Amino acid sequence: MHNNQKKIASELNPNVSVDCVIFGFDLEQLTVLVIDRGEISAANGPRLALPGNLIYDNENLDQAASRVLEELTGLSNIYLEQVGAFGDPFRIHKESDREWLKSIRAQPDARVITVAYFSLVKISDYLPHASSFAKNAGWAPVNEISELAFDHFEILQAAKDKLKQKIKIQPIGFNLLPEKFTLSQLHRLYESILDKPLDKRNFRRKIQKLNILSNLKEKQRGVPHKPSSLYEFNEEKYQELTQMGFDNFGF
Amino acid sequence: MHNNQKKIASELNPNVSVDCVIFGFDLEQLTVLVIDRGEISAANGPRLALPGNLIYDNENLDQAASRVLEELTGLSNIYLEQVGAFGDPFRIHKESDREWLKSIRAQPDARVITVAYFSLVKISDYLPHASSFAKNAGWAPVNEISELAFDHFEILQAAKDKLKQKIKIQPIGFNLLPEKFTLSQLHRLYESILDKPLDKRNFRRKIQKLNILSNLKEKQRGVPHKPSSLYEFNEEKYQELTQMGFDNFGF
DNA sequence: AGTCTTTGTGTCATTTTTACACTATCCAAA
DNA sequence: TTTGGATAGTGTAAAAATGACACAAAGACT
Repeated sequence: MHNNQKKIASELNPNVSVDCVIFGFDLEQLTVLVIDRGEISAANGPRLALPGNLIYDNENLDQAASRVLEELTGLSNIYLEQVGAFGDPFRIHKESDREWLKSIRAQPDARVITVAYFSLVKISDYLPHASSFAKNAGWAPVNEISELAFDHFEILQAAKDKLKQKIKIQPIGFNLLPEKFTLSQLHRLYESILDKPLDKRNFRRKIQKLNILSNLKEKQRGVPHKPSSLYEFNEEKYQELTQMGFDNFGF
Repeated sequence: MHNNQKKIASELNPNVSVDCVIFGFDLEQLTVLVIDRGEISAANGPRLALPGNLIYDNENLDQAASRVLEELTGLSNIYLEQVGAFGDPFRIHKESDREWLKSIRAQPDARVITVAYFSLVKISDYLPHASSFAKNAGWAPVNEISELAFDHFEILQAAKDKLKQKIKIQPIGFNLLPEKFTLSQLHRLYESILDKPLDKRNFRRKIQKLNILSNLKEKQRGVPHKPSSLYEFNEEKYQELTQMGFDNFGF
């Protein structure tokens, strides 16, 4: 082993941050967790931003993203994937953003490169509540967001694209659904991620063929229409599949 | 417009670097441009590394990658794509790497996050020559590389994966070939990127169906076998295709 | 003239994809 | 209790894509 791993002080690195695009699904549409910075001095600009923060010098990037996610939502062990690095020198150019940084950063004018992550959470696991840091955080439908602080809108776009691409290749969508879900819910999820309609019967056929769903002998209750049967995701089958070199859903 | 874009001094940012995985294709196999650091003091470790350097504070990440690429090869206007950010706090832990950094960096112990890019170069455009910085740079077959400085081997792996994935979706492989090429060369290129054999006839059928090749009325000369006809990549057709929402080669 | 090497080509069986419409089941309201 | 409203659930046929497979043609060299 190497014996030269110096203890590195746990200080914030003023030049590198992580930002998290935390996706949820409210069974209708894809949502994203944004924080509301409130009114920012005189300058007017977007109030909403993605959660993010500077990294510590003793944590790696994945850890930093997990930490930010957990600080905001209390959730750990969440699906996380890197989207990429964003480092335009002028990504912090809006007056409102600069004002805000002055109030939260020791070196508000430092050049910061940010590494974006996206994560998938079951929306029921995190219902933003009025206490804590999360008092000004909430789920917003992805499609209704038109501007965000800094370059966060661009980051959101990149995260959506990455998710769209990734879901064609791996069944990560299950991270967004409750343990028990219906095929219609899954269907709507895929439609909202891929942003296009998918034929119901063809979708069901394709999903079923993957053999990663268990049909629970249980039905929805209390819905004002024919109740749907509930399914759960079968992780075992999924592991089998991935190990055999599976890589295409082909939606 | 915003008038608050302060002039930022053109200084090296001690915390962020870019590393480039520059792919080439020698008509036999996929290669990558590596630099040879020579013998490094007493410590023994990998001599080879990917080209890379700290970024300047007035350039964005893409620009930094282009600059590094151009400084090494003299080439500009090259296909470049971000692979991702690598930021393990201990990515600089090998003794040999630390020694080397002492000789080239003002702050050799700084924690550095690196952003990796991959680029595709026509190998004939850059024949490493004995002069300049490139005197210790050269093309190495990707499959023969087993270790590299820092976390560069991991970066190379990630770049290969990204290329593999990307080439299934867009015909970027043409960036690696000469202007005029044969279908067999293209075939070998795909096989070496995807790292598996592809049936000759099926490959040709699939490529032809894309309609992005122009069959030049010209044949190979001087080869000791039946000469192949030469093709060129038809950018116009390709643009048409991408705009119509094309996204799957499906190899 | 013969040998070596690589090019270039077609078909058939199987699988995958696409497009498409009606009945079943539950709740709620009349 | 009947009816209307809403969503669940299901099959088929045509078209397209895939995968497997073998041999003649063209040139260089001896």
